Amino acid sequence: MELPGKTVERLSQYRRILYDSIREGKNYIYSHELAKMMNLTSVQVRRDLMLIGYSGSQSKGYVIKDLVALIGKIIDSDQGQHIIIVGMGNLGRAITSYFAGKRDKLVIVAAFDNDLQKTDRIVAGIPCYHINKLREVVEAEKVSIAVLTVAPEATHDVAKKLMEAGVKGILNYTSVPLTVPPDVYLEEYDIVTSLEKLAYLVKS
Amino acid sequence: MELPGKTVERLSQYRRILYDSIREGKNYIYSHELAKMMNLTSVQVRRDLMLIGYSGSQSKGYVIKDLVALIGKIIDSDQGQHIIIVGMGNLGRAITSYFAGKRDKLVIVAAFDNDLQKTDRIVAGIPCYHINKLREVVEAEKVSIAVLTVAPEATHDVAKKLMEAGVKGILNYTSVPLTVPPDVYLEEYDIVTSLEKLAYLVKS
DNA sequence: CTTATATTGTGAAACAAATAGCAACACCAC
DNA sequence: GTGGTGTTGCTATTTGTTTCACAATATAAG
Ligand SMILES: NC(=O)c1ccc[n+]([C@@H]2O[C@H](COP(=O)([O-])OP(=O)(O)OC[C@H]3O[C@@H](n4cnc5c(N)ncnc54)[C@H](O)[C@@H]3O)[C@@H](O)[C@H]2O)c1
Ligand SMILES: NC(=O)c1ccc[n+]([C@@H]2O[C@H](COP(=O)([O-])OP(=O)(O)OC[C@H]3O[C@@H](n4cnc5c(N)ncnc54)[C@H](O)[C@@H]3O)[C@@H](O)[C@H]2O)c1
Repeated sequence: MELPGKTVERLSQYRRILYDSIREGKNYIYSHELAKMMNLTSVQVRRDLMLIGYSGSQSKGYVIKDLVALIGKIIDSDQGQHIIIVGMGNLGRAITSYFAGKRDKLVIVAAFDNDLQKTDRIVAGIPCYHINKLREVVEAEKVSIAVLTVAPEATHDVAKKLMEAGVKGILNYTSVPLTVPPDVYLEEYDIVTSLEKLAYLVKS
Repeated sequence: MELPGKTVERLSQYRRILYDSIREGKNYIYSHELAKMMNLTSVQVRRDLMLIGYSGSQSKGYVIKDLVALIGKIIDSDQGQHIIIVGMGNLGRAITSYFAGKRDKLVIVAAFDNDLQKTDRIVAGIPCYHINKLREVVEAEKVSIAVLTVAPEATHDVAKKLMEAGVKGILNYTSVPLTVPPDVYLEEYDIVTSLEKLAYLVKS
């Protein structure tokens, strides 16, 4: 099954919101309720759920627990996936402390830097190694995903090392665009671009 | 002129890359060169430039300085725009220290928090006020854009205050989806969603 | 001058995503 | 049970974006 990228993103967010609903004691939810919480239309919610083959009851809506379980089946790997943070500066540390313990199936197992002040210590609760131990740790810990938060000038070099070490997904937060071969997945996000887009919109 | 959102985002990135090229002493650039640096196709670059009405020379390509100036005319306001950071936690501080002095036309003028440890001091180079001074400062400094990095449970409440104070663009980094009226522009980004999307892609 | 080559600019086709429209169904009030 | 209401599930349509294909043009080499 080949899901549209946007649908996968929304599934991740549905799940987070559904966890909150479970915590509030809800068992069922209607498409329009979920839509409202996510600021989209009920049609879109239903279409996403149709794509993953989930059916609700016409009177009670969707069974939250079942839906959460199905989304988990689609997004999570059975054994979970291991993540590393590469570049333990301000942003790397913020992400690490935020993410720690948030998800069962996605675990930050290590961080890397080339600044000796930061290496061979626990930083933000995670062991931080020197970048030249990258390959070793990636192989030992079976790391599949890396978050790239190094200084911009190191981006290409470090990305190359990541791919050589066998990382299959890169989340690039540096301001430098990356190119990856087809067997590696890349997501990029740049805060300056978002701000400039807002500036353009607000201006008009 | 109504530009596609994706085009606006790329224009912001073209400009950043073009600044680097100017620094390296280049005066002209071809669509395929720019495309390669941004990891997209030359057709797409040309299409974007066509949309903003910029023409290059068939032999030398595009005049970098002119192109940068035109992108500036489209994205920037003449007087510039003022930005605030709301929620001076790990992420808010990382963004502030990163952004400081990066752009002429987009200036972070203040930060806000409700933690008395952080307020009425300079944090990461920016004055940090108590959240109850929000309206006052927004009006005095003519703030048009806010970056929202407060704790998740405060999101709706603070967003409401921002809009009441007259902010027209919100960049929401909390994990809580927001709804805004049509005269306010909203961009949202969530790191957990990106990681889960990567997890989905890598898994398959 | 003529030809080969490299480039830009753009209409049209293809693709991706969001939205509309509606049939089918379950439930409730009476 | 019958009619009204609110819901899901699905197909068709619309909208937005990217890619294809190629005409037009400038330059350089022969
Ligand atoms: N902080 C933000 O809000 C923000 C926003 C957008 C983009 N970025 C980008 O994210 C990246 C990190 O930003 P930051 O604010 O954390 O910067 P930072 O300077 O605080 O952190 C960069 C870290 O990378 C490490 N590093 C440098 N070269 C390295 C190498 N070769 N190998 C391993 N580690 C190396 C440095 O030692 C440092 O710890 C930058 O590329 C920046 O452009 C940051
Ligand atoms: N750090 C990350 O990488 C990351 C990633 C994704 C999302 N987020 C989201 O970004 C937000 C901030 O993350 P963080 O890691 O910086 O958390 P943090 O706890 O370090 O910072 C939150 C800040 O908001 C302030 N705050 C709380 N309530 C407030 C209120 N009513 N008014 C003003 N200020 C208030 C707190 O005093 C604190 O300084 C959170 O919503 C989090 O979910 C963070």
